[in-house]
Amino acid sequence: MGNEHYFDWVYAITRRIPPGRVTTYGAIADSLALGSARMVGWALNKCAPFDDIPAHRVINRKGELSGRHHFAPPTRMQELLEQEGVKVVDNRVVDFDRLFWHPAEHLEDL
DNA sequence: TGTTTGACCACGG
DNA sequence: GCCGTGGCCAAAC
Repeated sequence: MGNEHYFDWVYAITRRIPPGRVTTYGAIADSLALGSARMVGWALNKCAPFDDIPAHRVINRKGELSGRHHFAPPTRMQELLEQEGVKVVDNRVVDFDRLFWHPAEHLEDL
């Protein structure tokens, strides 16, 4: 994968998130030590058409599914997570702290 | 070319 | 613990 685009790094990390785990926009931005959380969200928005990127595993720091409106239908994000065993109540991931996946610890795998 | 706007976050009051 | 604010940087207009 060409590293010309910042987006590619975001996609690469996002694809590494194991099923049943979640991470945040800010964590990805920090692990890349480049760009910002806003850009990560924006990059994922651009990747929406590519279904090989598990964007539903990326949520905001409060554990909320802030990006659900960019899925079709908006309930799709929650459905995908629950399919993987992640409980979602009121648009928020249950046990978010426990399910949190640290991108920085897996950068070497890229 | 300047302004506004994001699937955000840390910080200060 | 809830606001406002500033920073981040690329796109759209």
